[in-house]
Amino acid sequence: MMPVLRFHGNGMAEKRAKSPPLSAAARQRLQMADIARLAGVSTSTVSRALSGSPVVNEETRARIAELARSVNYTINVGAKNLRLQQNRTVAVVVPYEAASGQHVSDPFFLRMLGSIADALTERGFDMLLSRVDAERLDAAALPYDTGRAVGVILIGQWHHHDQLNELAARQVPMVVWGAHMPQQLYCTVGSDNFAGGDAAVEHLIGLGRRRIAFFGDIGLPEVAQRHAGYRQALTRHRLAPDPKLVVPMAFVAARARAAVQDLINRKIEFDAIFACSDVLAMTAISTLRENGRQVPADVAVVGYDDIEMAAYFNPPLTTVRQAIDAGGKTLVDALFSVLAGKRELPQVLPTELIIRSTTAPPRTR
Amino acid sequence: MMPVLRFHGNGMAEKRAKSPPLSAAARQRLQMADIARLAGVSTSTVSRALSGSPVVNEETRARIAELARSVNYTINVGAKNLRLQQNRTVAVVVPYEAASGQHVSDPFFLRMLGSIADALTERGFDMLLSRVDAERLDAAALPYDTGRAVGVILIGQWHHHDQLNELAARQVPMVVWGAHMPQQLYCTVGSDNFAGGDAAVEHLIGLGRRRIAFFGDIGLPEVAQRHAGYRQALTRHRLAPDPKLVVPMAFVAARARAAVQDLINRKIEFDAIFACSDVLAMTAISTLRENGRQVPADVAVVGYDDIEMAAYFNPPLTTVRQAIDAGGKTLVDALFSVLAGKRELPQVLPTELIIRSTTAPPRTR
DNA sequence: ATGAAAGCGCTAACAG
DNA sequence: CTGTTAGCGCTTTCAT
Repeated sequence: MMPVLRFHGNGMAEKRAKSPPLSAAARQRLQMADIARLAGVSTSTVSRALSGSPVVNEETRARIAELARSVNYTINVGAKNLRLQQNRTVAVVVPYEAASGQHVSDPFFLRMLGSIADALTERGFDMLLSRVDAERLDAAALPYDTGRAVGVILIGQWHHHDQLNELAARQVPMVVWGAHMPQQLYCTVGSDNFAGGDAAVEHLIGLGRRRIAFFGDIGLPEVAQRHAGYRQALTRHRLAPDPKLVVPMAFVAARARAAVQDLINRKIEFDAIFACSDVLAMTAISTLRENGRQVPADVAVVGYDDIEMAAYFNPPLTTVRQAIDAGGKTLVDALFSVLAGKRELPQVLPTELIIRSTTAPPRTR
Repeated sequence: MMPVLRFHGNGMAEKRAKSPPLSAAARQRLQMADIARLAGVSTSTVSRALSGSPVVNEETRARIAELARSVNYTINVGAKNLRLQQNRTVAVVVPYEAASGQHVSDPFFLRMLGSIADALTERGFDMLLSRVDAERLDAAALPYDTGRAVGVILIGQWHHHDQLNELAARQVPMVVWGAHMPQQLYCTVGSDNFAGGDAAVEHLIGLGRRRIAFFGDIGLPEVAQRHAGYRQALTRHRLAPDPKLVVPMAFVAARARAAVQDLINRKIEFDAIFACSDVLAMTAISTLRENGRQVPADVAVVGYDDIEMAAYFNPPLTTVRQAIDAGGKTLVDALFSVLAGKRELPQVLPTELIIRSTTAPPRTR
């Protein structure tokens, strides 16, 4: 393949040879002019041939295509984008909570990422992945501001609804996975958290549970809505919510463990837990068991997300399933809608209570 | 912000107004010429000011910087890259097994992704994430071939060591997370799978276990090495490996469940399981329990990865910890080394057996 | 059917 | 210290 470089006329070879920074390798990549020279045509023809223009001779088109393939030449997307003033990249931004220390590794995120990646691929778009400090969500606009991406998909509102509104006011094309908030300027796609929380707790109450703990960070809009659902279900059954049973916590397993321990140590009675993620739920169950409490006999547990493990856990976990796959697709559709200039409305995806064994029929003491 | 557009001279405004495709919004993004006009200087000065060139007047520099900030102007990275012939993007490619249907959602991948993202961010590089069919790993080179990325980090060799060698022969700057294979032309970074498998099984044997099942897809180089470690430990203790105890399976929870059921149904005796991922191990434990088998009393279990849940599972899971965080950083370091033209050697990261409760002291029947 | 030339947004000589 | 100019790799009029 090296000999190819010898074909360069007008000093191109030398030009390439000189620049040292970072990549002797990167410099060697061949470009359209090389293909043109090898094929004995102009770059215009190569360009047309490679883009399948009907105007070029079929025979030359085939010859050029074959040549390009044989040397693994592919059009430089950056240059093409610049010339065409287009861009086929979407930024997906995953916030991380620097404070809670832990890096997200909840399976939920990966599934969401995968689902977005698929939807983007289907449309021929690339995905630029970045992480931002959950306290500085405004940084999510950077890939857009720098022209790296045509728009942004942000996974979660976290604690900064306000910052997101600012971005929207700035007209950053953006769609956010999360909860629909009043007076929100940006487009959200999310599950029906309120219904999810309500259904979970309704189910627990139906089982005869009365002291239902809530595990989750109420500062997050999504969790707040699940909590609202929790309260509504309690109220509907004339059960007084007990603040001691509402335990704020990030999506970190260690917190669920600590919470269960704490509840038990403080001798706060509870006969059920509604946890805002399956990882929290599973951790809670393990901790209960260590403390000699049976699930579901002593404590019934409902999780959230329906991750892969949920069905295979012992006992199989009752949980609120989020339509993650639909979520990714919906997020992407919504972003393109926004890009097309439409005023996209927030979308709420249905949520489904998957009843398995951690919530069993009424106890028969 | 609209008035800004009125400043455009020589027909720029019209030019922008015309192009309809995809993004009326995208077209509006302002550029260096706009800033120059607003500041009453040339684009060169803006360019210099924004890149912090010491040659420009401090007062103008500050003024321009402030102006740019106030209108959220950021240099167009695409154009900059083209001009500079540089590129600050690395492609991270995650293969998916179209055959086994399931999309990866193993927490392991997300942690690895996060760790790579951090290492890349630290170096000021962006991350382009893509998925490829695990049967067509050669497609992983696309982001490089199209000039989108300077290099590629591939997560896993899967079944196509050969395709990767081809890419390496083509000089695609690439680093692969996986096992070091004989005659490998590309650089790998991976855990010491052999030692990991050996340690896990040595531990089980030390506990008095003799019939140790192996759960994992031996077709994958990494798993094959863990299996080799498994065999070595058995051999060292003069235990004959029983092929019936080696159960091939993808990293999918359902498979672990089926395997345990099958072993029990076929009345194949076993007193331990070494599973190639924590998700498989946890699923196996849950299934054992459903079948009335105690862990670790009847069956001891060792997992792999040490994901977050492992410590919080009940019983807490004994597992082989992979240095995932170090892994991401090492992958990135290795890629830059390759980009710098060095012949980077494969790196093997240490592995650590984390003993928890699923492997308890010898049974006292 | 093909080529020459201009220009996408930016930076870096080179002048002044 | 600042502006003018050329050109990164590509596409697309406009000629031929």
